[in-house]
Amino acid sequence: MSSEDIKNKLTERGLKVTPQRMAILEAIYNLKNHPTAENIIDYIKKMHPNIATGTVYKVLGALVDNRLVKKVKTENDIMRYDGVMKSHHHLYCMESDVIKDYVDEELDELLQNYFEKKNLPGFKIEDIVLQVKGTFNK
Amino acid sequence: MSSEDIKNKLTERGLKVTPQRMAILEAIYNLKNHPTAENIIDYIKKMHPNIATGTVYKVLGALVDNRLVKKVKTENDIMRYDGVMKSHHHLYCMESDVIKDYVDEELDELLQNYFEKKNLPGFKIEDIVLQVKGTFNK
DNA sequence: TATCTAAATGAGAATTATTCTCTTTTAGGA
DNA sequence: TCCTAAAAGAGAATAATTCTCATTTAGATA
Ligand SMILES: [Mn+2]
Ligand SMILES: [Mn+2]
Ligand SMILES: [Zn+2]
Ligand SMILES: [Zn+2]
Repeated sequence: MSSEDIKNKLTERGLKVTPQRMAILEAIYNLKNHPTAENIIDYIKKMHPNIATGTVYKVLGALVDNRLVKKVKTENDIMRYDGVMKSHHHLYCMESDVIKDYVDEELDELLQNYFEKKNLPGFKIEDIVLQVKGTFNK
Repeated sequence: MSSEDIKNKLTERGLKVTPQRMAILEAIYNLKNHPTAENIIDYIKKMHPNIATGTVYKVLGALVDNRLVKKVKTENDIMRYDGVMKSHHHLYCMESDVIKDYVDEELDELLQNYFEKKNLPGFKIEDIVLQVKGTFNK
């Protein structure tokens, strides 16, 4: 993803283009694997040593609100972020803190068909994310 | 679930039976809907006003370690707990903080069959939990 | 291009969920 | 009943995140 692409993403959503926002989006795309705010801050500080922690959190909030980034649910109180916006699933490693993306359109279709028939009374489904818990074999 | 049942659960896992542990497990079973530590503390304080916050967190940790309780993943940094130990799924309401259990053995079988054929190379699956995001219609 | 201003950032304090430390109490086996 | 390792209580400490407010800046406008 080029600088120009990142800039366009911000503009499309009506967000002002600032060096901080550019750097944070770029960090998320480059770091991959669902970085924490701290991961992002460490990464950015190399090129952009004066960024304020509060700014990173505020920008992350704005990016989430504007659907440029997603929060990833975890089992502790450290939030993680995801730059992959198309609906996809996650493999959670129980032995490390690795969360790997899992894209499977065949599965998505299977699930969609399943829930079209069996519609849950009283609940309107927007999105389904599988948390696949296990271990990566070494 | 009777007091005696709760006591037995603790004993089976080799945990000492204390009033605090009894109260915390009972709170989780009675509150349902995936309470936070704070929900549990508020509930317990009615009958047990002197319980220490740190004790509640320590007990919750022990219950999780001993598989009497599960953590529930959420999108913010407040942990929630689940007394339903059999594998099941969750409906996340996007408009409130309600997380409802979703039990569906037909679906579980479907998923199990699916992943028996398509085994993910390099990953050993232990458990699959669907996060179904949507809204409860009013 | 220069000006203007609402919005964004920086710095650091505040908040808050959770963990830690240390003393006292207690469950449960001997 | 005694004994002791484990658990609980009190409160301080930690750490992720949020807040406040002074300063800067993006980008619309003239
Ligand atoms: Mn927090
Ligand atoms: Mn925290
Ligand atoms: Zn992802
Ligand atoms: Zn549940």
